[in-house]
Amino acid sequence: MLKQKITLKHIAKELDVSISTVSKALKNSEEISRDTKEKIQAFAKLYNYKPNNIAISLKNKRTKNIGVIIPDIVHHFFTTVIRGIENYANAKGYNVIVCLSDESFDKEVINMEMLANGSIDGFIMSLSAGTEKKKDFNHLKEVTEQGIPMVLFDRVTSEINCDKVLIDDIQGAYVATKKLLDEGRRKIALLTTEDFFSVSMNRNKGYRKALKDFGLEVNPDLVLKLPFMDIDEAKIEEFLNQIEPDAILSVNEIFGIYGMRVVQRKGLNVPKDISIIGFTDGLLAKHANPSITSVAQHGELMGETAAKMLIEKVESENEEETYRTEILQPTLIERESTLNQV
Amino acid sequence: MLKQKITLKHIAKELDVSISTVSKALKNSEEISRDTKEKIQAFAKLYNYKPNNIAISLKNKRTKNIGVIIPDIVHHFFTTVIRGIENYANAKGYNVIVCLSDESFDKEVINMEMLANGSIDGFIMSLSAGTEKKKDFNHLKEVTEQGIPMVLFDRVTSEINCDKVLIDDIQGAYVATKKLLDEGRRKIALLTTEDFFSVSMNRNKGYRKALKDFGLEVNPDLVLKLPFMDIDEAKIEEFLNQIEPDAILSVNEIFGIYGMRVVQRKGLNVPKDISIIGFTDGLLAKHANPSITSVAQHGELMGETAAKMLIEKVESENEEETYRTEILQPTLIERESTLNQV
DNA sequence: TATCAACACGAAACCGTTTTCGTCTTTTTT
DNA sequence: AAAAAAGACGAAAACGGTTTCGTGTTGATA
Repeated sequence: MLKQKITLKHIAKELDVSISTVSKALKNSEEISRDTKEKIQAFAKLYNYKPNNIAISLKNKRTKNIGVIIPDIVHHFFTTVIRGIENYANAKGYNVIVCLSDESFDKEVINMEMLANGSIDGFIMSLSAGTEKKKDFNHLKEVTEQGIPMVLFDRVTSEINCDKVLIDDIQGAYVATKKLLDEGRRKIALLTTEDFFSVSMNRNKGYRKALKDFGLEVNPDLVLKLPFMDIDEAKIEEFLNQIEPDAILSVNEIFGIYGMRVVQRKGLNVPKDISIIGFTDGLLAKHANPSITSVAQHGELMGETAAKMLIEKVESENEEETYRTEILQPTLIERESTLNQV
Repeated sequence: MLKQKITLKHIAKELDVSISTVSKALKNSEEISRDTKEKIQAFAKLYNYKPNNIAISLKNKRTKNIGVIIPDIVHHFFTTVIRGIENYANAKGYNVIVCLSDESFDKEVINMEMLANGSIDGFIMSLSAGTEKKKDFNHLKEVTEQGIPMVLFDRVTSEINCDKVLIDDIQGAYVATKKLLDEGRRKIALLTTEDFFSVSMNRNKGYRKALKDFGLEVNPDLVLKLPFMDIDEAKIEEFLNQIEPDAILSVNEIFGIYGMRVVQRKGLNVPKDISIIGFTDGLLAKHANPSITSVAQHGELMGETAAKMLIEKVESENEEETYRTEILQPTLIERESTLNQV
């Protein structure tokens, strides 16, 4: 019953030729006579011969695998990035090995070490919260020093020299804030995470820049910094009750959802009484009621871009150390949670 | 700059011993003298030696990789399953290679063939829509006949002999329908997919069974079959306008969301005028307004269970062909879209 | 007919490990 | 002191391929 995988050796023995002849015949080498080639190819086809990937990897020192390490997979954004990576990588004949760091520094290190010992040709990753907090990038440094190509996306660090893909978070927040200001909103609350996230910092910058450009003071009381896990709805409610904003900008999708729920419970109408804009154009924003205007991060494009950059590096012979940083432009998707200006 | 990965050969040459000695010393073999072992181990540590996974895989015919093929990754359910698989697999020292079939038969076949040639020790998968529609399972058959362990989850087929994990879909739909009946609802619409999904069929069965047990006729006009992609909201609206149900049961999350939006637009109050229950307890159901009562499928547990079954098979020496089917019990998560009976 | 390509194929090294089976020393036993 | 038994290490095969470099046959050339 158990049809064992067939190898070159089996074919060679069966047809009474050498292993090298079989190998060459299957690659249609000119060295081998027409007759022999046909015989071998027919036999191989009959028994559905497929070369063993592992053996080829060992020989070529190329695995055709790319390692992806992300903080979490239940976030819609990361999920779309993976899809983009998969798209591009599969088309180029690569497999994608996904590992989750669970936002933990330790898991990130363990996973990297696991993959770095020959399992993959290169990394695509986004830093875990733990890593961003600890600011320890030695595991990344080691890997890049070994000559393993790496592309960082979204949550990146300037301490590592490698290719990067990010969206222009400052610009995204700027455009979103400007949209709210243009609507006539003046008291714009910002729901953000703790400071160590590079991404949140930039969105905060964009928010402040827009206010300044508009000639408004930046009021720190309008900014609420929340831990990124275990969201405390009561805290949001207290904050919003106290400052009574006429608009909310959230640095992610979920804070925006919570914010909307709170103000709706207070009897406010979105967007008549208060406008809401979130980051990350995910399913929640799209299907909320009202649907939430969002800054789209184009995760799929990000994934494709990252995969493209990585595979180019992997397949390029030259060892020149030039690194690119690709900055994607975010898009404001206008929905029902903001006033329509048309 | 480029610190080349160090191998046994390097160590052997540097310390003027044989490769075998180095290998044994690093495994703390009794064969090697204390002095030599210490010297070698110190050297290996200093240069951060890590054995090459590929070489070990080739030697052992074990990759410590498990291949996961799922139809889509942006579905929250699959995402939670992956998380469960990752959890368990990583703890056991396995990597997870994720491939997406994109609901396509062809991509499923290609991905399986790619992985089946030595890259992985076993498969965990859920059938693509294309495969369920086509009812062609030869690629699965080939893989299992080669002795590669496989676990099917959620979207399974009885045509393949292997381990399976699923939830009791009949029971899930039964409980949900019963809940609606107990509320006094009598005109329960069912939003479902086309027939070829094993999962939807079972949910349909549970729905009918509950009605019958309650002494009600099953009215086929109350059932709307929708294509699973490119949801046509107008069709849902027309359907609901026509039959004017007092409850909606949806076989997934998204149809429920659309259903709710349609009835809310008509001015109906959920749950006062109409109750809604969906399948798959995802973020959309949780954060909808009102939040939607759902049949939880426990994706993470499903993933863990599948990984556990697979790894047990992979690591068991005996070749006995006994296959288990693990049936998980769904849970009804009551939320705001149904009447509270307390 | 001796020489030389061209042809068709095989031997062997190699990728980085693991592991079995020698083999050479040294120590213990009788 | 000779024989046996440890002790410590190396050679080599194996995993499944690829590839370089022979080498033995042909057939053509001089």
